[in-house]
Amino acid sequence: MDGTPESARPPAGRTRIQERNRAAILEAGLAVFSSLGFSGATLDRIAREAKLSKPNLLYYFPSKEAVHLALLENLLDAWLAPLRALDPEGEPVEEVLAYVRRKLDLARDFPRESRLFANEVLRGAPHLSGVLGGDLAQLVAEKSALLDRWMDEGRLARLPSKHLVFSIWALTQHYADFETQVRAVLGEGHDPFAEAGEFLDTLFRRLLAP
Amino acid sequence: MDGTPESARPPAGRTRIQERNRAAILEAGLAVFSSLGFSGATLDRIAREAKLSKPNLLYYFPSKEAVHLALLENLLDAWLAPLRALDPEGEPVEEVLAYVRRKLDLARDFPRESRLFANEVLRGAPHLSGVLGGDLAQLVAEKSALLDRWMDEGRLARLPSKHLVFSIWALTQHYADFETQVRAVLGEGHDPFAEAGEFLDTLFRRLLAP
DNA sequence: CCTCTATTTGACCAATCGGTCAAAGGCACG
DNA sequence: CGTGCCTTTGACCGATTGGTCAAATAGAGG
Repeated sequence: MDGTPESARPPAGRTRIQERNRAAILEAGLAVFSSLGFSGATLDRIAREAKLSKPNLLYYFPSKEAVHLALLENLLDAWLAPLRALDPEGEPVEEVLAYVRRKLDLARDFPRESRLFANEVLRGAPHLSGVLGGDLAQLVAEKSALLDRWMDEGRLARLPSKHLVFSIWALTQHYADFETQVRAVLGEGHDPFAEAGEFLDTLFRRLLAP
Repeated sequence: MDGTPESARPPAGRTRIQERNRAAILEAGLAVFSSLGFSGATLDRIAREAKLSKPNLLYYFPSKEAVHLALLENLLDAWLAPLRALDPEGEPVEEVLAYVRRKLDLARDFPRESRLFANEVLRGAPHLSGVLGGDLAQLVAEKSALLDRWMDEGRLARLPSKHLVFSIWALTQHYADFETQVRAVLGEGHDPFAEAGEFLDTLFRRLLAP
């Protein structure tokens, strides 16, 4: 039935050494993929960063693509959590502002994840097309309906709700994905994310006030 | 004095055939680099797209990097033109809104250029570091000063002007760079750029009104 | 101690990469 | 028609790539 020889793949991820090595590979893969892109990254480089030999890395993951895929899957949950947390029972404007803040915190604390995602979408999301048109589209549709309801109730300014979501993504991720440019333009003596926090708070407060 | 043998490089770009082939290579390079990234792109692929043999391509450009560099240089002028056009004599709010519109038009009409640029900045802008910290930073500083002046005069809402510029870049380029995601979320029957035009007009009008 | 399985690795491979080179065509112009 | 330059190309090269494999090494359990 199953043609794959048992000896060719590691047993289910249980032992401590397996956990440690898989984690080291994912950490190294994140560092390398996010700074070189999928094609620019090499297995040798990832293995070296993880302090493993290349064949040893391939003992834990069957291919370069598998490492990349595992990273994207891990990423997505954390990435969408802030949007999921949008609470129908909360105060509309404050809910959206809290979402903006959470998303900006993600960009500040996990810029490599942000760049990994950006790289993938830029290439047309060959590893994500299913999720984008599936879970993601559904989640946004759901939350977009909530926003529409709030607008109907006059508790939020009337806006195309999906574009409102886009604007939150664009503005927060920009500070992670284009960090090089942001820092070059601002010059020294700036804390980009702190300033962005205040600015985005102002922006969305003005935009959303009914 | 000049160690480079004259026969090794094409004579100055004059003849019609030179012009045609250099243009074909740049067009092909733009298509390939913007969709595969620098490392993912191959000379064979670019040459095939340009309908040239690989050695023939290398007759016009000395290396893969040279093609990439030429593209980025061509790009920058067009990319910064809308910001340059911000007119100190104009009506502040309308000037900024016109800038937003021009930038969105660029994203709509030249999405490949936008993605090429995004790819480069994402990697830390190894081919652009000079420009980012030089011409770009200077241009933004200049226009940022103009925005500050308008704010001082009470003709524009008080905002951190450089972050205002970032927000314009982020919101317009998002529709080109993340087009895959935008289309997946919106579903069919939408014109992303047309909707974005209206939305961004509203957004910045509310944000900027004194 | 032995044995069985999990882990690690050096050596290796075919494919592809960016780039070179010498020679062959094409073309303008005297 | 012949000469000289511009253009094009097939063949080739060393380096690097993702990935394989058989054999060596650890470790756990008896």
